[in-house]
Amino acid sequence: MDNKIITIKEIASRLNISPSTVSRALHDHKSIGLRTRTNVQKLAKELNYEPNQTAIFFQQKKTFTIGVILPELSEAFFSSAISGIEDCASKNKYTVLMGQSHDDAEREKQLVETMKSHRVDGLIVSIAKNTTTYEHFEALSKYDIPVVFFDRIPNMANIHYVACNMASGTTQAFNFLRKLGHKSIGMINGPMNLLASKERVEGYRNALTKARLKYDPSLIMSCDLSTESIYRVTEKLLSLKNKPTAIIAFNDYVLLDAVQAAKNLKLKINKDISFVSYANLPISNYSAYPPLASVEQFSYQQGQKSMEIMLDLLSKNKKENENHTFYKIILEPQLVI
Amino acid sequence: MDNKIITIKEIASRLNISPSTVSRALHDHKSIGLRTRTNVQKLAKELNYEPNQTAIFFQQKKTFTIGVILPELSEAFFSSAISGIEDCASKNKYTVLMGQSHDDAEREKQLVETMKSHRVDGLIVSIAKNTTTYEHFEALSKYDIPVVFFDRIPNMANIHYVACNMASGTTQAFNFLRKLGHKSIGMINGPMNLLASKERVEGYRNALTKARLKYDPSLIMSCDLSTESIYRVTEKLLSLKNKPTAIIAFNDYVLLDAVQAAKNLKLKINKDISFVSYANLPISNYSAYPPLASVEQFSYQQGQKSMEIMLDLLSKNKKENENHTFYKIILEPQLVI
DNA sequence: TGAATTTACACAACCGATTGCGTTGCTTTT
DNA sequence: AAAAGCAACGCAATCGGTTGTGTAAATTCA
Repeated sequence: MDNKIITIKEIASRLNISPSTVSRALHDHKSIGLRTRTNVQKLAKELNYEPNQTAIFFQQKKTFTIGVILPELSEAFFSSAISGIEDCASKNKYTVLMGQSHDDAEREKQLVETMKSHRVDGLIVSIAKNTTTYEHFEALSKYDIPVVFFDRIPNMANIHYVACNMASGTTQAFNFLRKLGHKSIGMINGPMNLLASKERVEGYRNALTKARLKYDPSLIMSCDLSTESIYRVTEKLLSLKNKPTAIIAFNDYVLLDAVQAAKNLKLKINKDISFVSYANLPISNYSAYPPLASVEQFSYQQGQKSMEIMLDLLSKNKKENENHTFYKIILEPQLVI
Repeated sequence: MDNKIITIKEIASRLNISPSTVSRALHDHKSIGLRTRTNVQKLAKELNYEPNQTAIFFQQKKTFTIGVILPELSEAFFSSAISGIEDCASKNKYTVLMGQSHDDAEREKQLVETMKSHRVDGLIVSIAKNTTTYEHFEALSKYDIPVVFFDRIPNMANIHYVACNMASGTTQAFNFLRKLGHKSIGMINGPMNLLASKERVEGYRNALTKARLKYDPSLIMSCDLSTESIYRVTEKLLSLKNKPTAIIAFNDYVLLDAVQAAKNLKLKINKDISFVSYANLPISNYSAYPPLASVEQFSYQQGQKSMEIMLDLLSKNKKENENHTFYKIILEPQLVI
């Protein structure tokens, strides 16, 4: 058994030439004669030579590895996004090093450290719910590690990011419901410290303005995404004087609980009360009371796009990246009925 | 700005000592005097020194990276499993390099190559549906890269693996239905080239034997997991002479389609026909017609356990691993009602 | 006090590949 | 025929750490 791992030196000594010649021969360097070149390549195949990537990583200061940090892999949105990232990465000979923050800012910080010490070439991040300081990300620029954010965008200047235009998606949802004849439309929103929540309100109000309708603030209620909170908010909405006949739910998880809450109130779904949601779940079509329509957020594409931006950033040299142009990609969501 | 990256040499020259001393001082080596040791450590903190892991990886031939290859990240089962893997890995200072085979054997092979060239310390794999040759895995032993399989286990001797005992789970499901009074119990099984399908049949027959019942082969039907195929099989089952009053579905995805097919036949769910399934989806409880019971497969735990085995393998040296003892961990599934 | 031991550090090789530069020997030019 | 050019390859440094061995000074022992 040729159990020994084959190195360039081994090939060199077998052919009585120098390692540098072997290296160049394997790279088809022009300064190497055809004879020795083919000899080297032939022997390399025979011995099943594989370059030691760790040595190359070290020498070239490049690992062809992209770090990905996101809150929860088991959430469909994120697993789909990382799927897009990985597909795009592997097509370009990059690999993905991944970590979950579990929505914990401290853990996120640690992960950034780990990724940095692993010398990833770049980082793609969807930040934790409670991340409020961003030094750990800023520090990366010192190491020339580009960062691309997606979906969960921090409140920082001069960053690259990919996100979905929730305002526009909400406007679409609102108009859709209006066309169906709904006059009073409620919204179960998420925590207001999320950009996505703010955008939803913005889209809601934009739609109102365009339709020259008055804004009733009591129709928009925030929840913390917990089941109890969703129940409470739903019941509150459905006991308003200006009772909504349709509700826009923050996402599909929220939708499921809201529907349940409505059913508890003896309301008939899609008759007394209709729902529209944002597509986080691939299987919401299977559920008992699917939403009338769903705002598709294209998680896979968001991941893919983030990776494409990353590749572009990596293909440029330092100076080009320092001219302070930043990618801000806004995907247009689509209302799926 | 101290933009320069701090190396051991830098620290050494600033203190007028040799790099080796710095290295040892940072590692609290006893042969270094207390004075210089504290000096070094203090300066290292000040300069914010961080060891270059790629250099260390190279030198130590260890990367603290585990490769994970699985079919589809967006399938809940796998995203949950990798979540378990990652959590366990990060607790032990390992990172996860991941890739999806998309159920393509060729791609899986490539991924193994990539992982190998990245010099992962170990590999955790759930194989693609159509993987039939295993040379790419066998080749890894030459490089002393341990492999642990989970859920989708190849038909190889002498491997480490973690899986769920589907036979036992099926027996549990069967007995549960029998106790409810069901006499004729059908099963929508998966493709028979999967071990998991075979085990389900085994569990089904075991239950029959114990109950001293006769085996009616027409009650077990395989499908290829496509929607059409599921519809076809369901309709066939429900038009049998010995018509089942309960059906065990291969998994929750299959269940959803089977329920739909039954409804199309104007059957009342949970009255004319009942279902039991295997838990792949966290949200099946939300669906319109949840199964009466579900065989929980503990995907997260399977991932976690795989990683634990990996850690154990890595903690041993070569010779210890060569004594040909192999982990075969069978998790007992649990019927959740 | 001289010898033996210990302390505290420096030197240098090494991991495996890449690359600038130098060195042969041969061919071409004028 | 001497100068210049070029083809083909070797030397040695380098990336940033780690580690075996060597060695001076300080300490202990007899």
